[in-house]
Amino acid sequence: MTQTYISDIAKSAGQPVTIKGWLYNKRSSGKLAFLEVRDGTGIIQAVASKKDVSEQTWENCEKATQESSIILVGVPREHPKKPGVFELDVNALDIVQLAHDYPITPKEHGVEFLMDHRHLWLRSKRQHAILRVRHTIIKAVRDFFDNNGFTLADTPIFTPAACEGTSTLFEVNYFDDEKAYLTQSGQLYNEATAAAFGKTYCFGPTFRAEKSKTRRHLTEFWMVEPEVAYAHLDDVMTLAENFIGYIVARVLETRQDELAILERDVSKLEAIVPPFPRLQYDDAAKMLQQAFAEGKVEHQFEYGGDFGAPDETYLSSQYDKPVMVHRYPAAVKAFYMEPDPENPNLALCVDVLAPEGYGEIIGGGERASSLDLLLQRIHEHNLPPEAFDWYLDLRKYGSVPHAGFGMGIERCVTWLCGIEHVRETIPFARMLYRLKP
RNA sequence: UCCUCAGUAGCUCAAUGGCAGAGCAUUCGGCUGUUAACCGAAGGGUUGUAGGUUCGAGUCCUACCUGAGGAGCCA
Repeated sequence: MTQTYISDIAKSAGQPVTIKGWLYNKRSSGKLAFLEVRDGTGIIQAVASKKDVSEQTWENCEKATQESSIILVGVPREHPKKPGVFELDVNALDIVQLAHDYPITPKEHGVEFLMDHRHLWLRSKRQHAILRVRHTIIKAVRDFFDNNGFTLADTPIFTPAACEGTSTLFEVNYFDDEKAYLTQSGQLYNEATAAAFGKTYCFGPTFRAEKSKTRRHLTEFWMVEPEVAYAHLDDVMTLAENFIGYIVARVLETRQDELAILERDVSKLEAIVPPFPRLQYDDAAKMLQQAFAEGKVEHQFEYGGDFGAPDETYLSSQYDKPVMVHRYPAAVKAFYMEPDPENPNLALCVDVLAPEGYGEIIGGGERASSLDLLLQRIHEHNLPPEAFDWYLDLRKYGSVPHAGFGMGIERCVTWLCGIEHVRETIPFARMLYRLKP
């Protein structure tokens, strides 16, 4: 008999089916066994009655342990007390492999233990819910750009030098005597593909070697970065709010069950509809200084600096939508930012801060299009000009205004799932002090 | 790198400086509608490591190791 998946079980009500999966949990009495079975698509409770099955099947029901792989034949039937919920009346149960001492029990566990057993933790309901939301977000990201005239042009993971000259990079040997670095952003390459295709995006793993130890940080994470030729800062802010609005709508549309498992307050997500508030850095700085004067925040913000995590938390707590903070002082941003024509000390950049204290999920802005300005900035930042010769070519051969941004997938998943830590939003997290499993 | 907290059974946690304990998991027995099932029994320990104080240290002190949270940095 062909395999039936638990997600499709309602279609087979009353007809015998074969379920191939694993034993999630078991409760039994002397003559009746309740087996929770999972197959990756869902969980169903199978009911075996000693008088209705063979001696062998009954023995298997008694013997099967948590996470043993099993194949059942049975008839789906609606739960006597729960309309719409299906159970499986067991006719036969075979054990494919008997699991011994499965480490993750139905009780509570600590973070270290669960992360050490991440390869098994992935089997649990909560992890399923989170990773399904991640899948939906990634699908929505690709659909959004694909449906809006963007061309996917992925950028290299091995790079010859620092993209921005700021972050700490992972260094690897690249054949004989050469060093390569794992990418921290596809940004500079995106500018080349945008000049070729007009609207492009890249989506892949990104690496940061900072010894950072917070709930928002991974050493390896996935980032999607669109780049648009002839776009200005306002265009890219509009793109960002439509992009986020699209992703949130898609998750609400298709992942209600998963959000319920995660006990997410869905009303908070239903509010995420464009347009989003736009806040100049100067006004944000005033808000922070006023909040300090009124005793609402402990830390005094000094004008001219970048926002710290507590600053971002306060700013985002003032809104029920993501807030787009723009025009930071050029001094605290990367060398390639276009200056504001109305005040050259400000950069035409934007950070999108997620609500509920989830922090920065998008960073981007308009790129400097003038060759002379870039040469000057590279000099000021003490970057090696020869590393940027190909990048500077983009300003020699048909330079145009252009803008883009990058969004960290895991931070977005963390926010939409309403969970505490990014480590659960990627199947196998890479963090400071964690390279295994 | 810095600050704070933690480390006791396979897991989650108790134990005033004075006998090393419980729940879950495992094994055995019981139970015909359970749902973190329940009831009874058994096995399971170099209290992170090294040193010190003390009649006596899981508990107090020092160093180190491991982890968590936060800062900085970032998406």
